[in-house]
Amino acid sequence: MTGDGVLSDFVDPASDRAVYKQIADHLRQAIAHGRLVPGDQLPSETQLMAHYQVARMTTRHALRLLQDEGLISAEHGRGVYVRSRRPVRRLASDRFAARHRMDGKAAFLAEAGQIAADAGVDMIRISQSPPPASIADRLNLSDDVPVVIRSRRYLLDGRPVETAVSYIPADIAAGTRVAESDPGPGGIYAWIEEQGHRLQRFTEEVTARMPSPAEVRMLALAPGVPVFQLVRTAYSVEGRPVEVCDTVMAADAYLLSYELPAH
Amino acid sequence: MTGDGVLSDFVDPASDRAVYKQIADHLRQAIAHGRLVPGDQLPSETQLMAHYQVARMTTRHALRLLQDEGLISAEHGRGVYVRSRRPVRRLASDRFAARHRMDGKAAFLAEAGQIAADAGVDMIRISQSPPPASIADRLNLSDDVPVVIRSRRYLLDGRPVETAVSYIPADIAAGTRVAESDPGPGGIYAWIEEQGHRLQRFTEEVTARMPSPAEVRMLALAPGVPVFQLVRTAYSVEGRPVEVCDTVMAADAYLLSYELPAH
DNA sequence: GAGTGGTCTAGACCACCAC
DNA sequence: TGGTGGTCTAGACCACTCT
Repeated sequence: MTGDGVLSDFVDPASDRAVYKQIADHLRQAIAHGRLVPGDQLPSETQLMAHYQVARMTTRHALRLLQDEGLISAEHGRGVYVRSRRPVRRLASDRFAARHRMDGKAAFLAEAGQIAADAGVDMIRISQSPPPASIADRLNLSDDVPVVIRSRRYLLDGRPVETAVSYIPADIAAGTRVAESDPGPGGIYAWIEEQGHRLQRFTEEVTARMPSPAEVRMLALAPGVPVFQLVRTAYSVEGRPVEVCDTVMAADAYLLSYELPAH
Repeated sequence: MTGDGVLSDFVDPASDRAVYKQIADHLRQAIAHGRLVPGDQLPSETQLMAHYQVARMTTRHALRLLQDEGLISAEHGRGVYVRSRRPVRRLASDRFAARHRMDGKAAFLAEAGQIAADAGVDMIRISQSPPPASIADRLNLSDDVPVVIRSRRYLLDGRPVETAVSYIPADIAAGTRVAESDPGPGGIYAWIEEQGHRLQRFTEEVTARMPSPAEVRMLALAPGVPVFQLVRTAYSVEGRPVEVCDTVMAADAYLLSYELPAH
């Protein structure tokens, strides 16, 4: 339904609060109170203009505000809709535990199989060149030493949700499978261990920010959706960093879950 | 400096790409390439109008785009400036390790002391009422059982960076100090342990999203800055959840760091 | 074709800041 | 006082979607 009793109030043009903010407040409350639920269509700009007796730019300004908050999404030619908070993909901190490498699946596919029918990888690209300085730091390498770079994109139910770029020192990648699209059962980590490098631990550094235009394209992000940037470093039992993985994830698709000891 | 050689290019009104997006692209590149560095003032709207021969709303639209990406911030009456990516506060996953509870400081203050001269807490409020359903779930309680609720806000160098709300079952809070502003040396966890509840582990669930208007106020957030929401549950050695802490953090001020075993 | 959102113009007045 | 960004108007034309 498109706003029957949704727009009960009117705005006060004399108020200190800008008119477009008042309109946004009304709509935000309608969503918060459940008068508008995910999937519902909001009143059209024309209807909002008529109801609030304002110019079109004022209604657009209000809608833009809600879009930036991630509450609604505008669809050209169709209307403006309340965003559905899609079920998130839960990333548990034990997802790289060795037991998950045993069953022949890479971490993403193993987890994804539990919640989505269709999970996949595309845009796999493999190259060899010196890494960015921040990555070289983490690998304890000088940034003029070439490393193997594997980048790819992960899909869930056909929707892109994550891009990942792995950096692997050349001597560790010296086998063969890294140059292939499919590193084989168990993913990169299983493959690295098969080469005789026992993994001991990972560190993950998590930040959140708004996406660049390129990331918006790659992840098909709606306005108002931030991204997680997660940089994971894998260490061998000798304490040597053997891989750095730089991933960018659509934040509306993920919940990161960590387990911390108290001792 | 306000844009000497910054605006070398012109826009193509016949292009498929909207004019305001082209202007945003130019400015974004100027920032990416270091022609504009954090703190620099962008050309004013008037200058942009003259340079690109467009209406004011078009320049504003372009600037709004960059603001939503978190790249710039507009200051009323002063100008538009490139945002400085402030040094982040690093949250290590061992910040709740027992050794940190021994030295008489709560986790936030203990960590903050290492990177900031001035760290503090304000807006402390303590009440007792039934928790939200999602919290009751995590505490294994029915949501009509009252719990002790401690909410507060953390400041770094005078700037608010985090709000936190702790929910503690009434029988565990049955001591005295929880009702006071200061839970005492070591913070809430030290206090809970002094009551005889040994802590074993924590779980942290991390999501990221755009802030609500209330959160924008509480954290003095600039446009284009997302928030982390981190819900931490503390478990005693008996496996009982003894506290849930729901925190919202300015994402531009934090880097979350976790350590994961590979076994 | 009718209705929707997307872009853009050319003005206006206001609030804030620095000089 | 002059320049800055913030709000708002009243139009215009376009692109997309659905029927």
